[in-house]
Amino acid sequence: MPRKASRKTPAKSPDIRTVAALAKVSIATVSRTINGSPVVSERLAKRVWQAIHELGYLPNTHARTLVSGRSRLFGIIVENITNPFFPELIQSFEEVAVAHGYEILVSSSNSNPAILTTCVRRMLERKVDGVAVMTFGEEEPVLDQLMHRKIPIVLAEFKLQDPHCSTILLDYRSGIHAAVRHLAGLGHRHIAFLAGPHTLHSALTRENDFRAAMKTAGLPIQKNWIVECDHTLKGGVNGFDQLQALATRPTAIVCSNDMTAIGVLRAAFMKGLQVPKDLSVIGLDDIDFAEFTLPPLTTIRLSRADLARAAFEALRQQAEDPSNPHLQREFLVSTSLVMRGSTAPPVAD
Amino acid sequence: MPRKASRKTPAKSPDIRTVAALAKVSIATVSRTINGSPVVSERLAKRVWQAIHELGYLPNTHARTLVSGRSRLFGIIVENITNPFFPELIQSFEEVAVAHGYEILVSSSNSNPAILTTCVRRMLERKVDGVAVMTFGEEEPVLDQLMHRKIPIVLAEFKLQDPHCSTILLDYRSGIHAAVRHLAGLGHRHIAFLAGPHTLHSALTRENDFRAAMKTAGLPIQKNWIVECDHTLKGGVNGFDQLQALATRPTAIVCSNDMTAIGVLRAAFMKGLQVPKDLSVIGLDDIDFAEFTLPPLTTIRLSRADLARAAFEALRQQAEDPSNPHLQREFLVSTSLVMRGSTAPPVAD
DNA sequence: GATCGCAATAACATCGTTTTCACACACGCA
DNA sequence: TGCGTGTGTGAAAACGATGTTATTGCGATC
Repeated sequence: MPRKASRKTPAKSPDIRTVAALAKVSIATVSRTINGSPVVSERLAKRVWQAIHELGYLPNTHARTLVSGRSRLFGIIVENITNPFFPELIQSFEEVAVAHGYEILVSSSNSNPAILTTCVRRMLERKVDGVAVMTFGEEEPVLDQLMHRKIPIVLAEFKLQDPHCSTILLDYRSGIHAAVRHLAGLGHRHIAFLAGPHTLHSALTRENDFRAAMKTAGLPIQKNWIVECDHTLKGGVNGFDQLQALATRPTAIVCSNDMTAIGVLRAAFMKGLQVPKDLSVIGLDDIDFAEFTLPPLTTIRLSRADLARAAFEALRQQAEDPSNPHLQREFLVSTSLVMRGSTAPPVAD
Repeated sequence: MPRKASRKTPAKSPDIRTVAALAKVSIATVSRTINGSPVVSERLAKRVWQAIHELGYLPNTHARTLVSGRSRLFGIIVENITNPFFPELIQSFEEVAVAHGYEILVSSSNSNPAILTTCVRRMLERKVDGVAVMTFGEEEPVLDQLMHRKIPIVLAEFKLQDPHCSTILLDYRSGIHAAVRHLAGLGHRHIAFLAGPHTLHSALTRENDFRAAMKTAGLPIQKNWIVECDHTLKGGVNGFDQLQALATRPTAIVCSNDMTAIGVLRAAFMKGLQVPKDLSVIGLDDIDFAEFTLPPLTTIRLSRADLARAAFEALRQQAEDPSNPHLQREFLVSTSLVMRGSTAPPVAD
């Protein structure tokens, strides 16, 4: 029975010394017990744990970090936290990180290099053990800061020749090819692509994969049917408007991400077009919202959980076992088409 | 091996000693310079800053925290990071925090007390200077942990009798009254309310304000037109379905948040109902998506930026100036109706 | 010209851990 | 009995900053 020592306000939270005193051992033994060192005898370990619980003792991570040199903190920088893809990614990343005893530091760069720079700086100050850079953009100059200090990095889609940098390759091919095949099967020949900003690696890759898929399907690519727009709701609206202004219009639009696709849905509605009767739309990401648009969005699924797991694993390996010769430097996450209600055969001309 | 030829230095990042040596001053002077102490002569300060830049020195926050007792870290716990309201809130909170030299630790409790407990524990370990608990729920038992350790807390909507706890009152009245008035003006008499889960303070407050508004407008409240559902897309679908199962149906639905409203939009569409012709819908929050639903959602705006600023300010005051006698313990954030396309006069009976 | 006062700087203890190293002790073996 | 040989523990030195206290330099005072 834990006897409650009725002390007056202890004012300070208990530290390792308090625990040691209560358990009648040295602080070294307490430390070893907490960290699961095998050399502590069971008899003492039991006493120590009891004291820890009795006091509600929590180790001070700052002191710990200071001496061990490891913070058990991973940074994650996302492109834009306002795009639901990223909160979902963060959530998964946090889950797996916490399960392994890590904490995460989240920052959103808003595709702004200046902000990205301050994010990196702050993470450096907090001595993160690694950073997941999920911005999909041209961040090399900033990354130098990290590489120079030999902080493990994991990037998406972009390989960096650095011993502390891993990459997660996103295989859009499967998903995008399936999407184009699906549209072609429905009878579409006039397919447009709403590309993301060319400053993003992901946008470029997606666009290239779209071109390849069209070629494979034997479909012509019309130059001004590939339009560049922001990966946002508004971007989708603008992209759609550009397409509508054309003399000949596509019967289907594949979008570089779900946000633009939802923007297209909205813009088409405003123009009196009915999706999918008058226009087929396909997104990419499969954010939670995609299932709830009007009509439900057919989209190419990119698993946040898979991406998050890969990113964490890449960081963990580098942080905990940097000298391992067969450390995995490349990870692969694939995509697939999920069919909902935003695609249908084109209206007969 | 691309290792740089720096065998002499063990590749350690520069510390305060390095700076002191380069600037030929004591480490105390470096520390004072960094912290803007006025007692350092300009001559030395200049030398110190130059050395700092030359070395790319960044102070170690852990060492700093250890001795100063302040981490300059604020925790923010949100109900559900998957609801776009919260990322937007986090973004604003991060902005203002960073501007004041604070870092933030984000966690999502997913309305799960067990998860909330571990969030709090992790924040305690990281020695946060304060926690913004934006879960709107029944978290008192968990909060005890924080109060007991005298960590500043800021809550939304719920007052706690504790010297280290501030509250942000959300004034839904103005917005909800405007919404009901708006519907009444359109001719609606049969108005339903999709309430959030009764475990959330916010849901309760919103529901009560709705009842009051209906009374003020002289409209009857029918008991089974107030239905409780999750604050999620799916929750909205379920809520709508329940309402549809009723013998007499409302002509308008006010929702406890935008996610449920968007769910209603989706469910109505699936049932062949046209919004706003057949049914008017009003949401609450005004998340970015609300402008892009079909039709665009009329909703009650609750400013994330205002809420974030208030939360930060509450925490900052308590953390930096706890003995100030006129420390502000209560903050107010108001709401307002923003009209879009999801409301219209009811069809004539 | 020695003493005082004050400003600027340095020395040093401190924060709460981990980790290294030394020691005490029991054990088997010559 | 004396001597390694492991075990399990504890004492003490880091870790990198911040205060607090001591020291220095220097002009003003009597």
